[in-house]
Order: sequence, then structure tokens, then C-alpha cells
Amino acid sequence: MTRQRRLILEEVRRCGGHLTADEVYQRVRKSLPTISLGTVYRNLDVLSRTGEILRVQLAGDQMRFDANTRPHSHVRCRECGRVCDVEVEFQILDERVAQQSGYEVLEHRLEFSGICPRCRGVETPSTAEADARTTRHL
Amino acid sequence: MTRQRRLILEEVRRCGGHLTADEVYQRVRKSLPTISLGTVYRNLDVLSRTGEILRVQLAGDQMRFDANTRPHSHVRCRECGRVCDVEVEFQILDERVAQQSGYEVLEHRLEFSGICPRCRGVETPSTAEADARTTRHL
DNA sequence: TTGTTTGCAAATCATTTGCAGTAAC
DNA sequence: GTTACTGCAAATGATTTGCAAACAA
Repeated sequence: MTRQRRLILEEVRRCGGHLTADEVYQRVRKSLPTISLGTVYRNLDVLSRTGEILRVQLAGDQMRFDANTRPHSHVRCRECGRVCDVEVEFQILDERVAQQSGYEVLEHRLEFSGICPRCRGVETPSTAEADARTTRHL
Repeated sequence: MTRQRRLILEEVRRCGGHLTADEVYQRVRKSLPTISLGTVYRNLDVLSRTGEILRVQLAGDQMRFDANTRPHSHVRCRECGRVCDVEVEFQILDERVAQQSGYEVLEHRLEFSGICPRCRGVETPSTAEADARTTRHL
């Protein structure tokens, strides 16, 4: 556990959202200006292998890293890129897929997209609450 | 509609599976050796915009193109990379996500992964049938 | 000390783009 | 005869890697 690795992990945890490698790099650089982007990539890789952070791969977007390691899905806004975590019951889907394909299903990856409350102009107290758990991916 | 575009569309349709741009390029080159990869990319882009083919984006894999334009999901085998189409009922999921996030959900993208029948060594007549609808992505 | 990790720079690899020439309508 | 499309080659951008020096155990 080097200083670099500790700082990277702290930064991903502090943000709470879904950071790209470069975003992590820019943030860590503030306290450790000599760190290199390669080191950030290598450490994000190690940390996700050991299960301390989660690798989030949204279609057509860079890899992102999340301190919330509980498996979960995402909704992405097509207008502003904002991303929100959601939880969905999958068991029935997995069974259905196994039945159709004959595969033993071990994992699923689900991403929704649409228009977020803010872009729809319907920012109400209840949607504002959801917005708090949200990350903007431009 | 140029010769290039027609040949590219034919090739995607003939294969039936999920081809990468480079795979399309290699195949079309057999009948039109002077075609360039850039042209293939540009035409795959046009054809997917006009809805004649489908852009398939599996996590951590290159973009692929599919003649089956009906929206559908995929199971990918972790052992051999084989990919099979599946259809799943999403309406309930979309509603759940909209409720949780406040987003207006327009689209979802779902990918399953696990072990395919062949890799599990349980190739039976019924799984062989599913295997026929399958594409291998190495 | 011994294996791991670093910073740096160069390499990869899929995809995109600028441009001048060519083909479609 | 425009306008869109092509081939080529170079640019892009995220990610990975080789290497010698530096560090953590």
C-alpha cells in the first residue's frame, strides 16, 4: 500500500460518484503533483481486482470507478450526461435468459438512459432527493 | 447508395451475427480489395443511423454491428466469448427505474454473462438449437 | 534485501477526420 | 454539375506497457 494507492482510493471514496481515471489523476495531483497517469490506471486496476472499488463500464463511455461496490445499475441522462444509481430485481431475468440460451448466467450489466428530471424541468423536492445521488458525465 | 455501402450492408446481413468494423472490412475486401477501413466505419455509421443495421455495444468490447434491428439483449460466455441473442420483458424494469430516479426512461441496455452450454460440456439437442443463434467474440 | 511500484515515454488499438480526387444522381 | 462518397494517411484519445530508478515489506 503506497502513498499513491492510498490517495487514489481516498479520492474515489470521497467523491462518491463515478470518476474516470483522468478525473482521479487530476484530483490526486493536487496533493501529489508528481504522480503519473499510468500509476493511476495501474492502481485503479488493482483496487478493482481486490474489490475495494467497482469498475463501471457504461456503453460508449470511458471506464469509470465507483466506491459503491454493491452491484447496481445506472440511468444516464441523454441531455446532460448525469448518471444516477438504481437497484433492480434481476433474479427472474437471469432465469429467463438461462432458459432461452442454455447459458449459466453469472452476471448482468444493465444501463438505462432517458431524460433526467432537471432536463425535463420538473425538479421537485422528491426528484431533488434523487438528484443528490447523481453524477454528471459530460 | 454506392457499391461500397451496398456490399457492407450485404455482408452484415449475410453473417447474421455481430461483426466488428474490421471483420466487415476483411470480408468486403474479398470482393472489393480497394475499399478502405475508414469507408467501412463511415458506412456502418450511416447504416445504423438510418436503422438498417443495429449498433451493438458490449461492455469492454469493440463496437459491433447486427442485421437484426429489433432491440434485444445479449448473453456472452466468459470462457469462449460466444454471444447469443435473448429477449427480455423490460417494461416493469423501466417503470421501476423511472420511479427511483425521476428520469424519463427512453432506452435500456442489458448484457448478461456466464458460461455457455458448450463450455459447460452440456451440449444437448436443445442447447444445440440455441447455439445456432450464437456468435463467437474472441 | 527482494519483490513491488513508480514516473516517464513510447506503444497500442479502435475509431475519427482532413483532404483531394471520384462517383452517384 | 452539384453533392455525397471514396481512399489514403495522419490525428485522436483512452488505455497499456517497457524500463530503470525508487520504495515498501
